[in-house]
Amino acid sequence: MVVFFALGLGCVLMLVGTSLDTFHSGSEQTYGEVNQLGGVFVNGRPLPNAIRLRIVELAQLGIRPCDISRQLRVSHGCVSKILARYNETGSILPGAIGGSKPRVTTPNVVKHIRDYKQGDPGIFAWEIRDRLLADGVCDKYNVPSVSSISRILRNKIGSLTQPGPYEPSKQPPPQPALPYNPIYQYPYPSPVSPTGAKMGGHPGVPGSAGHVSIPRSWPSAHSVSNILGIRTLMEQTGALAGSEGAAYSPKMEEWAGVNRTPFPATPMVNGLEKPALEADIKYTQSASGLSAAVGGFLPACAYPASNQPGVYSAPGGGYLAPGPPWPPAQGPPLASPGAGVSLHGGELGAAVTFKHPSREVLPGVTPYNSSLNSFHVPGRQQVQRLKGELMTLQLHVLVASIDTGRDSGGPSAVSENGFQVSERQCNPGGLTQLPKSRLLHLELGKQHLLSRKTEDKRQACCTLSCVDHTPLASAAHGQSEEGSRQHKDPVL
DNA sequence: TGCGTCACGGTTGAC
DNA sequence: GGGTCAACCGTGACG
Repeated sequence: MVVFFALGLGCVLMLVGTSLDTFHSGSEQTYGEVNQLGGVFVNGRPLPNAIRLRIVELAQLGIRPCDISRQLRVSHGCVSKILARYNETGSILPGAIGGSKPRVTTPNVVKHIRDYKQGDPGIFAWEIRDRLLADGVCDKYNVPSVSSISRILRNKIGSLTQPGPYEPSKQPPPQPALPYNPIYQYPYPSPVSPTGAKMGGHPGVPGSAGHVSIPRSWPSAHSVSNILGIRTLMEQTGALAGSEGAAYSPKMEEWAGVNRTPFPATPMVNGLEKPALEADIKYTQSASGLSAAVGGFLPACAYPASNQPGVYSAPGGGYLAPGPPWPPAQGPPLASPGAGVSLHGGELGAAVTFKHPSREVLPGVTPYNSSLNSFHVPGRQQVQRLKGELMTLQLHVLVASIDTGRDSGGPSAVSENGFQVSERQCNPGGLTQLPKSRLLHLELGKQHLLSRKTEDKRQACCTLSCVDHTPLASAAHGQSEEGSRQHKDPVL
């Protein structure tokens, strides 16, 4: 047992080292900057999810952070940070970058301030602040500062005789308790925000213990999985890995700019030149040359190579290493048996099947225009359609999950939210019919669709075009009709 | 030697 | 469209 574990660790380190050698070798080294350990990074940009996941996986295997740092050539500070974040939030994903804090001076708050001022013209700003807290209009996280209140009094309520923009008759609907879908809430296990004071309540949302939402009102990458309701499954299958396409999708074009050296014209796939594989438009990597465990590290395949993020745009092989599969001795949450290890050869082939985006797309997805090297940005109707497709596909996952759960002992495989699946469904003979790449693409596509950015919508076209309906539909009983109907949907 | 912390320079996205 | 601001990032140095 100990020997096996040691061998496993050795394989892991060898595998990681080999893959990282590949990652850091060749023209890839010209991208970004090189740290003291020889690792390549892009200043200001998060590490690719594959590396982040690898860090967590290695840590869970008992490898010391310092060794992880050396192996992955990532600074130990970064390793420490990622592990700390993972331990605290359970997420390997980076935080939301950019943006502004939510406004605390919501119309509702301004209305109350005006009411206070009208009721007592001599009231001080700090008194207003206290009353906002006392009346439950705000909590300690989103109460405006005294200076903000003063500014409101000066600018917006300076002339109480004049109907202001927040006239009650014109008062917009009160701020809902959750102005966004509550499923966007951060999946923090405790009411204490991981960022401490930085985490504020949402404007207009009275604080409540045990329920701290991300202060930003846009979907977070951390929480999108919860939107899907298959976060557990995604994590179990390691589907979050290899989601660089999602993590960096918003600015793929800019990454392409960073990518001084575009994708090799003839990328090597397991030592074989790619053209031979591309001849069939879609190519499948053989299980023999891939570590099944890292199958999920493959990038969102359908994205044009020219748009792959620069330094992290190494072909799938960049994260892959030849040799035996990487079977963790025990299945940690992120390296559960479903994390690719259980994939059989054929399934792995399905899991890493790349499809030419212009040939196979979801209904409603405008194919990638290779000649223009661009996607048509979907309109609103297309986006809605895509969302519908996702829900259908998600249902397929659920049905298959329930079915597998019965086979393996009962419907308890489905958690209380009705979507999460238990670990056993990722075991061999369980949900292996559902290639994790498909789950990954569902996840990524969902993330893109939920994004407010047009570029992400476009990325959704790319990502979803990787999803192959038929095997998924056939994996779930009684889904053939739905699946066939989807196939009949005309491409817009 | 290992690890937590923090300043730094950089990127990002809402306003 | 560009500037500002505040979030984030990973690195590297320090203790």
